[in-house]
Amino acid sequence: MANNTPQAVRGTQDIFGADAEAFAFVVETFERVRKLYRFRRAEMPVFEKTEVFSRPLGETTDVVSKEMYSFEDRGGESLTLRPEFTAGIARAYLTNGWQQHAPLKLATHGPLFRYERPQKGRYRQFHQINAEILGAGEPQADVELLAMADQLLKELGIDDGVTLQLNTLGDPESREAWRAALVEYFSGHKDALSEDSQERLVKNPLRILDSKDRGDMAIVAGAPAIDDFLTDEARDFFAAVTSGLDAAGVQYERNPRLVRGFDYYRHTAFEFVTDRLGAQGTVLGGGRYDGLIETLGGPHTPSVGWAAGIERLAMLVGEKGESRVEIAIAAESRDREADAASAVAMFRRMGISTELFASGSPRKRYDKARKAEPGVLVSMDVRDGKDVQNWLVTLPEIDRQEEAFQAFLARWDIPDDNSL
RNA sequence: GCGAUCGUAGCUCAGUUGGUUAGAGCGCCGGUUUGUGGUACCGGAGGUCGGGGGUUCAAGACCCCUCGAUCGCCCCA
Repeated sequence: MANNTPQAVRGTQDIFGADAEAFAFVVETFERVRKLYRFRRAEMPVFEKTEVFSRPLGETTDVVSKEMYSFEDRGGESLTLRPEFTAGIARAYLTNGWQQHAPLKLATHGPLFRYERPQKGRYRQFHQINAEILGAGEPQADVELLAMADQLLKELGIDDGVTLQLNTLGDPESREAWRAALVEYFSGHKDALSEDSQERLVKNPLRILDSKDRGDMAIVAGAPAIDDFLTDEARDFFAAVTSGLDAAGVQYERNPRLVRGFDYYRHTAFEFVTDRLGAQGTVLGGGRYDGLIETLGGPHTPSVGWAAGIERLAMLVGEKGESRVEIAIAAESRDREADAASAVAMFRRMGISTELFASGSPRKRYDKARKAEPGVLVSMDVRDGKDVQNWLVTLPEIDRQEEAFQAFLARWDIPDDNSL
């Protein structure tokens, strides 16, 4: 049957029914909250010149060479399907002169692409909601962004079991000093480290801190903490962020081992995590990326942002049923199909959601309509050569029930003993 | 890129230590009850058992390869 049908590409998904409703609920809630915080909408292209994404990443070979969906267009130019929002936003900020709007609060959402092996909560085409504040160097920006994320999760009803983990990576001096201390420390324990972490020691030493290897975790417990390497300025910045969160009533947990892999990150780093999503515990993550825009040839532009996977949020949101049909109309006789269609059109024009049941065996249409669990079930039939209709209200009653009933009565008779 | 588990009708699954024309429930389609009715009855469509090769008198069941799915590792912007 399906042996001649092309299959969907690995890691892509078709979302439908309850899952699609949960997905839409996440997006709608995000849109509402983003307006509350006065973030402006922006839409960026789904693909960019490859360097938009590769330049900020520097020489992180794995990510650039293995994780990006890159291809050449007909002109021989290397293009890449966006693996994240931030770089594209930064590019748009520069090429459109959005500096004039700084500090600029932007929100967007849509599909992203990463060439990964799919697993729970990870897809090759996935979707994120995203919020950024560009051109804002004050800790207050971090606080506002986090407060927004916090409120979003609450309004999604998933704050229970999700905790905000917060850390600072300091300014470049702090970060470099910490990094050097970590390399020294881990080098001293090199033989005890897992194979993976021995590689990380060379490629990305900070990442040893979130190793999943039990042996590594024991060593990590004794590793130097960032706090001992913060400059006064970096310490003050972080203190301003935490006191701002306290003032805003945002709960958080300090995680001194939370890190970011790329050099453009500065100061605040955060993740909202849960243990309910298998290996993918991060529900929403972000941080301050003061160094990013310079890598794209722009002026120093301190900025903060976060992103969250819509699929992951949707999994936590739980079942979201499709909305109830307000009116279902069953044409129980073929001779009443035109009437039923006309009634359906009338209700829909009134702004009432209506479904028509006029296909298949006429005898079974009533049962089908009944199974749709409508607020009002209208039957249209022919008995003893006469047109007959019935109006059945189920509980809870729909809004504007009486109005709909009167509109129907104006065109079709309903005997007293059959009405309501 | 690596590993584990899995792959039978649209969906959820059953198919004994390999043995004759591959099943059920739900759904779908048609019909019956001349019916105010969601739950009853009858019938029907739909599967080359993911694909290819092999072992065997015989394979949905065993072996190999391949494709796909799920979960995990690596990576995580």
